[in-house]
Amino acid sequence: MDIRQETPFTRMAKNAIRAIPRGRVATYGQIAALAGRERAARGVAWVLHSSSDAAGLPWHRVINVRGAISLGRGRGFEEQKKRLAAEGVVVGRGGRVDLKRYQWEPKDGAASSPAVRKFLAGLLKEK
DNA sequence: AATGTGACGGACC
DNA sequence: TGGTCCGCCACAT
Repeated sequence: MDIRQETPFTRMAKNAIRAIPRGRVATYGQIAALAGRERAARGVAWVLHSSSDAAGLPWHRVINVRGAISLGRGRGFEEQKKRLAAEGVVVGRGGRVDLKRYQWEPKDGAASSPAVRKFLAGLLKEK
């Protein structure tokens, strides 16, 4: 299935995903924030599962805020785990990843808007 | 036009 | 710790 319309949100979301460095991960909410819609995590999930060109994105670097792989077993879970492991990301039982250790923290211009910094600061607190 | 559906997230019991 | 509810986005019915 393809995204019919390339809206600013879907475009920015994809750009944000492409910006995630190897060996690091980002959460759906984080990508949403980078795309200008802090609370549109669902929209990000939608962008991924409905894009045929997701194959051209480092989609495996996107996980949920609990640090876990959201895909179910037999529905991509194994593939995502494999891809992350191949980049050196330790994925434990249940597809758990240590966000403290692997979460991407953009420090450059575009990604450092006040809203984004605030969002990331909140994530660093605990969990 | 209205409702339903996700690879979500956070607030509130 | 764990459910439920609701907002978010774009698309499907």
